Amino acid sequence: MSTTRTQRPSADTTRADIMDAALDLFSELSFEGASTRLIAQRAGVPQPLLAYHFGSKDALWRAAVGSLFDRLARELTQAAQSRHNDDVVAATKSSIRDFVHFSARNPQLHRIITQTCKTEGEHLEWLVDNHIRPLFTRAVALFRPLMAQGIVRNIPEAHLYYIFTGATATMFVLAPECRLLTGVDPLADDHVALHAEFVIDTLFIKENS
Amino acid sequence: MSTTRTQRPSADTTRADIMDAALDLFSELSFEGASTRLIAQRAGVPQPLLAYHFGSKDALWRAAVGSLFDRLARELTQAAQSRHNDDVVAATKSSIRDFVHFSARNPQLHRIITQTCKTEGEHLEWLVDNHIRPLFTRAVALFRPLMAQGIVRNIPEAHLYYIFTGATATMFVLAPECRLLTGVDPLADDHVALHAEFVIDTLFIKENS
DNA sequence: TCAATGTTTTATCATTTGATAAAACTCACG
DNA sequence: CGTGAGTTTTATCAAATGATAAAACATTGA
Repeated sequence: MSTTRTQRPSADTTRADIMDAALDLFSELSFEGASTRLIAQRAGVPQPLLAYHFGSKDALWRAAVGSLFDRLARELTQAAQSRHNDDVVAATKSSIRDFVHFSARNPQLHRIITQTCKTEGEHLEWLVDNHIRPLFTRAVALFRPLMAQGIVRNIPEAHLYYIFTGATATMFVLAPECRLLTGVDPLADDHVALHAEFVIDTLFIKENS
Repeated sequence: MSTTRTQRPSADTTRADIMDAALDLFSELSFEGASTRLIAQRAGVPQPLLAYHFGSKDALWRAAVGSLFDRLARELTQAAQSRHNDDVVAATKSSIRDFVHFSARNPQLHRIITQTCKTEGEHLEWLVDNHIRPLFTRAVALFRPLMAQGIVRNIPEAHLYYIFTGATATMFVLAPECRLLTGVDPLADDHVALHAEFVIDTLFIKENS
């Protein structure tokens, strides 16, 4: 409607479709395994359109991954703000639940983290500098006060971060394995909610009983 | 020495070198990302030798991955047998330490699990049927008696398995990220030992204090 | 309506991929 | 010796990959 963006009737819709397809395929097949032709096919566009919109496969990866991390940061912040008057313990538990739920509904996130961060290289450095370090800082800030009060287990930052994220995400990352192995679909709503409580149980020191 | 295997002066050494190189590269770059030429180069052999010894890239993957899981099963069993007269709680904690240490010294294991088991396909089915299900059964058998006694947190099998393995392995799988993010090298002996105790703390219900 | 801009499509390139064929080599055994 | 099975090396193939050039197609604004 406004004069500044009268053009582009469907161009950024196309961009979004391509990024969605790219996220799915990058996260499942890894960067090298997801060919630009396959991504294009899933997005329903011809292959050279990816280069037109993003310049290169590498730039597409950064755009798609960046948008996912941005969405995570945005949703966590919004949810936390919407209950800033709860007490600290309840607010922390709610934030953990938010993270668990986002991890379940977007298993691409931790799949891409794992695939990228297990190998040194430019992708790793870009991801850590631009997206993972803020997440780490946020997680540490979330737990530190409760650790000081003896409510959460007192564990060094690095260990706590990986125990927390590993305990949270692994079941969702390996959802196909979990179905085959246990018959349980970990992405079903009830299992996600249960999993969040188990993660909380695991990190918080039990008071009663 | 014996007449049956007088031949093969270095053939199975070559096979072992190739499998070692393949494990490193498959685990870091994923199946598609690790080219047969790169694997051959790291093993110090020409590329067609892989096909000669293993038939195909797929068969090489199965051989290499299978040997790693076999080694895991063997080492866990041996270590457990060597202390079968400990009490149950101490023996369980020792088995957890064994698993944590193996995961740290062989990060390829969980890197390959993650890379394989996040996507449906023949590799997933082969891995679950041949190697992961026995591991799962073993883990469940390890924890079940202590859960019944109220010593370990009472959590459904599937959730417990992924909280345990995720909490254990993630820091080692993402070792390059961890170094960049925290400055800590999680594969250093002291951090591995610490991590094992934190995982145990996390799963066992605290008694004293 | 027409030109111009932004977008989509078609055709094609050089490189890399996993695999195969065939030649060269090694070495235990007769 | 020297022959023959087992192993390594060299040369090469068809298919797939990421990228580019250029043509075709809209849609907007004059």
